Amino acid sequence: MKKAEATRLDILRKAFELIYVKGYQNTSIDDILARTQVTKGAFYYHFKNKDEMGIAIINELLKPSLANAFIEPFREAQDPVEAIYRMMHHLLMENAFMKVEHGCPASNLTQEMAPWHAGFSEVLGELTGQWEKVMIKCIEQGKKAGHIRAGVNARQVTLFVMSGYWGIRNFGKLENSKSVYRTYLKELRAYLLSLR
Amino acid sequence: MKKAEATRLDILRKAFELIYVKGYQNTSIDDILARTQVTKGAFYYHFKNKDEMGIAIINELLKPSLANAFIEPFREAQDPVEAIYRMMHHLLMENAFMKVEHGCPASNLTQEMAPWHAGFSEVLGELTGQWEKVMIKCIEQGKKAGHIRAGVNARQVTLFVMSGYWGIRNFGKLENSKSVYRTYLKELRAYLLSLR
DNA sequence: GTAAAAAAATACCCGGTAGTATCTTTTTAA
DNA sequence: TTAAAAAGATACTACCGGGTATTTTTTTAC
Repeated sequence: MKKAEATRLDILRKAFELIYVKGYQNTSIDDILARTQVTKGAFYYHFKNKDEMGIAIINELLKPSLANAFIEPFREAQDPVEAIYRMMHHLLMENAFMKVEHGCPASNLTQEMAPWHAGFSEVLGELTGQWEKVMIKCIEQGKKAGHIRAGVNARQVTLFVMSGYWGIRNFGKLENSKSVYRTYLKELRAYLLSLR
Repeated sequence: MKKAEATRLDILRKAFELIYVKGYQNTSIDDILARTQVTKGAFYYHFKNKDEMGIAIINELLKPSLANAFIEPFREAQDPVEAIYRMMHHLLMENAFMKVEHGCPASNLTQEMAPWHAGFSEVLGELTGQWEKVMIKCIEQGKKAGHIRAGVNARQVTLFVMSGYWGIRNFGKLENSKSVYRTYLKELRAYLLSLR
């Protein structure tokens, strides 16, 4: 039971790449088969149907690798201003996983699937939920440590920052250039400093 | 040449409603025919194909009505802080045109079409372009009038605000509740005041 | 080494969807 | 009033996409 696991993973990975670029609905099973050199029989041996594969991609690929990018930066962070800025900078400018022209895979999927597939929304909601939680915690600690004003509302700030991220990803896609990211980051910095 | 115009408009309007709720790709021509009580012959008399209809919807329905919501608030506005906040409040809380659970039609379409249809991106880009322009202008005037600090960068602020809007629309869809809008608006207010 | 189970290959089906071809009705302009 | 053009109706086609049924090959356990 080793080769089987390998092909399964291969399907997930290559399917993810296609979906990231073309969108979920616009990626056909046949596309995936062509890309993976796997036959239909093999595909349906590993997955009950397309949606099951989609959920597997989120759970087994997206969650782990994004959890790393979204959540890790807050481990042992002291100053929320720095932590949030660094995380965002990393997400937008350094993360090799995501390309400007294709946006953020989590955001893409949420947007695409939310209206008509509860299962997807649920798993994706967990992802943003985690992100929100760890960021709020960081801000609260920052308040206690005096890095930012006591009057700051952690949940509000978190939602505000998260919204900005999703939005700027959209602009990146539209303009297909990182220059909007740079502009955004400058103002994010100014905003975060206003929390001091 | 009167009735014809009416059916054309009827198709555009009803198709828009369907697309707003179900997404573009997930709305079939047959869906539109069922809804409008128009036959295929009539449909293809008015539109060369589905995409041409899509573009027409953006140009003839979306642009005018959104231009109104996005741009009108800035006419004869003095204080950018108030103008931006009011516009956002109106967009999120009062605008009857848009429903929380379905997000912002312009944002939805951009997200859905950007990866694979340049034509759509282009027209949608014009919309955001207009928005950006008028908002920048308002901020610049506000700086001169002393409503906000001279050090504020108008383009940065505009992009920051626009991103927030697109992002919070996404959250609204996910949570299907206006409460996130309220939270967002509170922090937006705080942010805008920091520009003074 | 062999039988049983796992993994993969092949061929097919069925429903949905965009688009066409052709015919019929309705408007319009003279 | 009537001929021509506009608008609309009907019946198809061709294709694509997800999914199934069945057979063949490969692994695994004994």
